[in-house]
Amino acid sequence: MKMTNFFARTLREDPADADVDSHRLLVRAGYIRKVAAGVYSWLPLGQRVLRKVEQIVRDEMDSSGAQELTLPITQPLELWEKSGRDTTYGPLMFRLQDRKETGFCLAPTAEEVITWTVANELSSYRELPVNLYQINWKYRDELRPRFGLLRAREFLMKDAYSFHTDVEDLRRTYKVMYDAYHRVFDRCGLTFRPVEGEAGEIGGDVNHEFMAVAAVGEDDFVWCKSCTYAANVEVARRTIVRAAVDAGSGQAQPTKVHTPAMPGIAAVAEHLNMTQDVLLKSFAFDAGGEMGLALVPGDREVNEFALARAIAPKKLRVYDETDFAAHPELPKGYIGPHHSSVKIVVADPSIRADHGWVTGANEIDHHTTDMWCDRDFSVGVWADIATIASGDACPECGNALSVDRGIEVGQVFEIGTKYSTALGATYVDADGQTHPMVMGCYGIGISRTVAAIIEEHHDELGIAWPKSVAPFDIHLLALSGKGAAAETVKATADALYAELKAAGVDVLYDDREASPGVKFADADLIGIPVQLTVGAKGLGRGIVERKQRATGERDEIELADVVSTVR
RNA sequence: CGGGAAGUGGCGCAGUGGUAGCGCACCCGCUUUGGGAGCGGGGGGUCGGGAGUUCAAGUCUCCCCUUCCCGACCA
Repeated sequence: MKMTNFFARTLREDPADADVDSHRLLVRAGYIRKVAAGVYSWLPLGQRVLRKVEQIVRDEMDSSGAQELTLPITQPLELWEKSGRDTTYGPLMFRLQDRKETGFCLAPTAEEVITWTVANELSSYRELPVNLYQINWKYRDELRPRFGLLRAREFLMKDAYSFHTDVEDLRRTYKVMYDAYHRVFDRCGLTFRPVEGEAGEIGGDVNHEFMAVAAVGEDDFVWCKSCTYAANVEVARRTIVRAAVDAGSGQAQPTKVHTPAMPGIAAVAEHLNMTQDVLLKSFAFDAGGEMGLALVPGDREVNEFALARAIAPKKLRVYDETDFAAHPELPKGYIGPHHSSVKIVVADPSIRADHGWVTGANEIDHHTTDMWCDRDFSVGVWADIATIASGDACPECGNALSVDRGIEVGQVFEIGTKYSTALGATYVDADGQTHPMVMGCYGIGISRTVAAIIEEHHDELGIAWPKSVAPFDIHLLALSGKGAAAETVKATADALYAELKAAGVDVLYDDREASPGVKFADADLIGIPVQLTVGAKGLGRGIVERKQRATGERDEIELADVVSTVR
């Protein structure tokens, strides 16, 4: 492709509304343009990268036995009413009506449609398992789209759905998909970790999230430096190393101390000259109408996902200002676990420790020291509800855990029978009995992956694509100028371009009448892996210069050997 | 939805009540050509929208819309 004909314009300055590197560079280098918040046009450069990633995914899906199809983006709300997700997804769905006022939505995902489709086509155990996928646009009206392609409202997703007679069979496909995902993200050049994840709105039990390691990621995950344990912080566990000691009567008795205007952990710890981890944080919540307290050490936060699981099926609602106003007997900032109104006490196992705790005294401006678990307050539910910190002990091997940030680029779920039951996807077994199909689902954010790749592969000059996903293989720069050699340089570059194309090499040819500096800067910004420079300087010696974008490494190639060398 | 910031030419910005500007980009000419060239000329803007105040509004007031950042929420 000649740049004089190519629909692409680079920007000399960073766009004002792009903060993260991937967004900034995609716009500056001419890959995408914003049309609305979280909605983008993919210009030809971007389209090429999108197709590359898409093709890697398609390749791995096909070779894993999945079959591609295309499901509608416009979906009848009726199907969503059957699964109950029209209400649970709520305003996250873009909704519309046809002229007869029938309700539709733009697909945020496709469990309902695929399950309905399979229900109508298959009915025997002989026809299972089956694994179907599509690569199609998804729509979610996020409260806050941000970070360019990383959280868009319109995004390209590969979604696969498998149907089985039983969980054992599902597990086999799950593993096949899990392995395929490793290959996909390896081929995309990403540093990633599969971690245990929360099921979210899709439902189901077992699931893994594939996290591309990146500082701008929106998810924290923990991973063990010594073994394979890795999990989203929402579901992460740890081993408590502190030994429990029975308080008995030999330990100091609770003592009320005056802590004026110190509702915070930090201030109290400083006032009493203690470390924050010996203070007890009492976190008030409502569990289906009953007042509850969650207890974690003062240097930790409450993992609300874990707390919600611990009190299930009761519904968790964290206390807000309205609740505290309605319960004046609960002095915010001075709450202790021995409060008479509290019906449910959930504590992290680390609370059963070898020391007494400093807790709120349930009285404004007062705390109590030497509060021993089981002696001075009791716990109803033990659960891992404290957030994990770097250095905590791995639940599998006991060695140190690390907490990092990641971009969730893929997820694999075991769904079970939620949708097959709701939408009538059943099969008849060998004995003539009817059962709901057991389902799995597997997603990859294609457009998000494009952004994640840039987050990992860029420098101060621009993007540095891995070869596998680059929009072109070679960026050919002709530095013809208007000197004595101008005609020769131009003719040589033209000929080289034609030869490379004929040899099947995807070339972006900078044939513009621009100064060398402009061409070099644009080439580095756009980020094609190999730059070939044809100039009077090198041509005088019969060579073409080659630069590897990612490493900056340069070498020279004899003009006659260019095609055979770079092919 | 709470908190903060911002909407002026394609992009980045200046402009506190009185003739809409600058840099880049774009077009023409000449010069230049190995890391974002120089000079000269030129085109392009309902100043986010609507109401209002005023002799006069990009600028002041009110309402609305949009965008970005933090939070809540979420693949």
